[in-house]
Amino acid sequence: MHLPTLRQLQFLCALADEKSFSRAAEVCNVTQPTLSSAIKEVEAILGVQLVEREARGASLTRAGEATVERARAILSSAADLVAAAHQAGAPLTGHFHLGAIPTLAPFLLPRTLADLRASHPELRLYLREDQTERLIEGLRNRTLDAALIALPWQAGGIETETLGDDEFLYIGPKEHKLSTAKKLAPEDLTSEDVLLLEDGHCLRDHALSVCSLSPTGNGSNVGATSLATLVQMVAGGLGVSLLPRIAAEAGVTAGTDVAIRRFDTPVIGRQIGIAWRAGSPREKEARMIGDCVRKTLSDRAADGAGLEARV
Amino acid sequence: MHLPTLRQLQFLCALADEKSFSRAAEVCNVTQPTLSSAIKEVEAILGVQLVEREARGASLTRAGEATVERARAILSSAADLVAAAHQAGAPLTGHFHLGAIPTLAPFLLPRTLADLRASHPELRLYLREDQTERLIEGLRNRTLDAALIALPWQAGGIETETLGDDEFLYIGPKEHKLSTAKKLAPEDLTSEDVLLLEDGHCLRDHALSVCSLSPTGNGSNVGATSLATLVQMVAGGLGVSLLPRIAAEAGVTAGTDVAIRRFDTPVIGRQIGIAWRAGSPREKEARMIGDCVRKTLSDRAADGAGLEARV
DNA sequence: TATGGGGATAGATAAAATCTATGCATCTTC
DNA sequence: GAAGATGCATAGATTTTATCTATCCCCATA
Repeated sequence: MHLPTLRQLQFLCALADEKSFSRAAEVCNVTQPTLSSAIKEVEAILGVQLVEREARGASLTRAGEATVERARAILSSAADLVAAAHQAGAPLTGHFHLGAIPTLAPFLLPRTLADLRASHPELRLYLREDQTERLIEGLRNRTLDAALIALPWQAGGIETETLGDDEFLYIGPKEHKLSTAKKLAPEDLTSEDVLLLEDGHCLRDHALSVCSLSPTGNGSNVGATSLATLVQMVAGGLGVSLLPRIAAEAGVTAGTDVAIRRFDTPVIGRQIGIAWRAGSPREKEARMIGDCVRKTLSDRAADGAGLEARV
Repeated sequence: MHLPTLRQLQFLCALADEKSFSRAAEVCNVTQPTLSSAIKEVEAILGVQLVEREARGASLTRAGEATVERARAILSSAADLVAAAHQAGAPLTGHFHLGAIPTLAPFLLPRTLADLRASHPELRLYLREDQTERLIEGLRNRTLDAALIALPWQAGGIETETLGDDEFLYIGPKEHKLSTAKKLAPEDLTSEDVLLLEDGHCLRDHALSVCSLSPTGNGSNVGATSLATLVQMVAGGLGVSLLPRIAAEAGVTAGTDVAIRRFDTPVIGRQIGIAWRAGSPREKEARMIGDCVRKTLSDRAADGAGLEARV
């Protein structure tokens, strides 16, 4: 079977991006006729018209769209092959870019990073804190090698591994009736002013689903920008909220006068996991980091009494 | 980033297969120096040694193995890209190779094929009957485009879609005590001589699991080669067995004197599904065939009384 | 130590990829 | 509606790459 060249596929993808032969050629650092004839040859190999030549630029046919999609996957795999081989030549070297969501990073990373530095001093970690969508995007475009996020989260071409559970705790002003109620269940919050993070944080969605609130019609529509802010707002008497146990244990409420309590039946609000691009040459390192996080999480579980002691 | 050529990757894969530069070159229809320098260049691009040059031939390094694995995937995707584009240029043309397991094909295909011929007369279907492992192998090496098998069946690089359930029915000699027992449950078979298909048929495993028998230590160790044979053996008084409802409805017991009855609580012994290679350009057609099978199966379910009428 | 399989190297040659220059449409603008 | 601009295709020259032939080197083995 006659295959198109990777280079030709690159040209095709550039053309798909630029919708113009000349601009695509420029992007690829070749002249327009070169790219033009390359595309023509791909069309000949495939026996289908891929590009519609129009007065102003070019557009892809249906077959072209489908082909470009496959071509991108192939080029990505090829890039992975190269990266993986480089990696094999110099294992655990180079920068590793790790992302984490804002409701995890400040509470999980300090301990995990210390562990990692101790056990794998040769790993050069670069960190990025962002919301899940952007982290996934980062994995896709290779600006990130792995990301710590809340699971489940399905995304095409992304693989994940679960590292542990995170419980949701109630927090509220000390004088709030729920803070001292006999019993406490997530449903009790439904009729309260529940403070939430601003839109885009997955924790917001998890919190909403735990107390069966609709995304829109609840009282408080100003969102906190961070968990620290959220705690301040609760302390200021603006309402009650849910706090991930991992944040509580890291002392996010230190110095404020709020009540924290577990629900009568513990609420596993979210799972903590690590994600990487399927086929990433860094998968092994990602799993290794995952193991380290898992250890951090289970160490915490072991001395779980610590929480009750503090609150 | 500098990428190796698809051609170079082909050379590398050939070398992995042949474990010899000269033979690999022959396979690729180039001379040995050509292949030799190509491999050398790939190693230069990747910055790793991929091949160990030994006195007698060549062997891959660890990095080489990993690279070859990725290379094969890339070449496969590239072949798919070409095939998909060809397909797009001439949809529904060309031969479609469909596999099916022996415990499905004779009972499911007659009706399905008639439907298919009616609704898609342009589809040229080639059929192959074989056991699951071989069908999967066929999907992998592109000698098959899709296969009707029993699910669940997980295999890397294979995608499946469930099309319907298949109930297991009791069959036994008319005079057997279970044939006329008040109540009938799968566990009742555990102490009987249960006749099974020969090894390698997935139906054998499903049957074993339904009546909680171990793969080895049951009485009858001669296996039937087909369901028709199995029915003959039951009719001959050699023991009892389980029969997929789809086979019973197709009349596999016609002309023999055996008792068929449903279990008191219906036993969904297996699911029927269609499988194709992930990324196959024929996925659409596979799903289309799947829809046709699904229709066949649900039509059957609709006039389900037919079974009770016959037995 | 002679022999032969197996791979590397060098230089010649064939094939390809790419470039420059130019042509031919179509759309814009005045 | 003619001039100019934009955008892709074509032709031929040129450079680059791939491949081939011929030969050498290594080393296991007889």
